[in-house]
Amino acid sequence: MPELTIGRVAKAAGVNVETIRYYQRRKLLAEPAKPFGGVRRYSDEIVARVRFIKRAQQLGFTLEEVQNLLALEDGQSCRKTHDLAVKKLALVEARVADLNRIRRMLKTLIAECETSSGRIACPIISTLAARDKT
Amino acid sequence: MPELTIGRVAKAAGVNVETIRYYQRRKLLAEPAKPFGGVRRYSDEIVARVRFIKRAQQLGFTLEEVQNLLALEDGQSCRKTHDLAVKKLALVEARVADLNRIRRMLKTLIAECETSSGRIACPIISTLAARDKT
DNA sequence: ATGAACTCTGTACCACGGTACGATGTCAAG
DNA sequence: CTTGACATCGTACCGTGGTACAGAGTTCAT
Repeated sequence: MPELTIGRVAKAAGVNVETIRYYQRRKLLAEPAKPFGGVRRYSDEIVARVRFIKRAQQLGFTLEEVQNLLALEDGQSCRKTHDLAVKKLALVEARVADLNRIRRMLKTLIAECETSSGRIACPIISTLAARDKT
Repeated sequence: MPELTIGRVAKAAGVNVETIRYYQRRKLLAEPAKPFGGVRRYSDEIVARVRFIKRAQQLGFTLEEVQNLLALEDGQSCRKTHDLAVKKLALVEARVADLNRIRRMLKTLIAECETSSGRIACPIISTLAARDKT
């Protein structure tokens, strides 16, 4: 049971010390009791927990959602976890659809810009200045 | 030349009064001179300008980028406008790729969750707890 | 036993795009 | 000429996920 300091935990998990402390404030991590006039020591389980948080974030979960996931970490509530994942998937798909709409729009504008060689005012600007379409 | 108050400008453009004032602070909109001890009056060009800003934001431009676009509004610098749009398109496409990776990951986890009926610990949780893959 | 490196605690600050609010002034309709 | 709605100005605050820093204490290696 290697008793780590906060700095070693941070290094092992690949995050900043301040991030650990931030997670403690957010109640994502417990803060070990402080020995009278000493420094707190951490077990290496906390490192795994920080990595868990980071992986969940990469999947698009907010810290608040990660907090919910962590509350389910016993694995007993597979159903709830599943439902959270399904909700998150829907949000991700909506965002992708949004971005694809933006993407098509930008492509159209860029193409217009490239075909209308210098004859008229910039098509991108005039579109932004007057468009009613989507 | 209808001389509008800030409230009417905001209503016409579909934004909050505070938003107009915020744009003024950000130098996206000019602040008309204030008559000695009176209220400022706005021409309806400012309404079009606010709408321009909102449309550009919908295309994913930040306010700082919109500021650049507005500086090119004469249409003379079509080339620069075009280049901004191309850069933004690249960012949008990168973000779409990211989200699609996240999307596939979530779908996989959800599918695993649905096939492994109750035999073991929740696959989503255990994946988050131990995964090394992407 | 001393000095560097680390920890603790609280607080302030960053981007981003606004929103909220209080005190005071002005305007327009009745 | 009063009343109520709106304008002005300055400043503070929101969420999100942290980072930065000061001043004090502690720990470890030499």
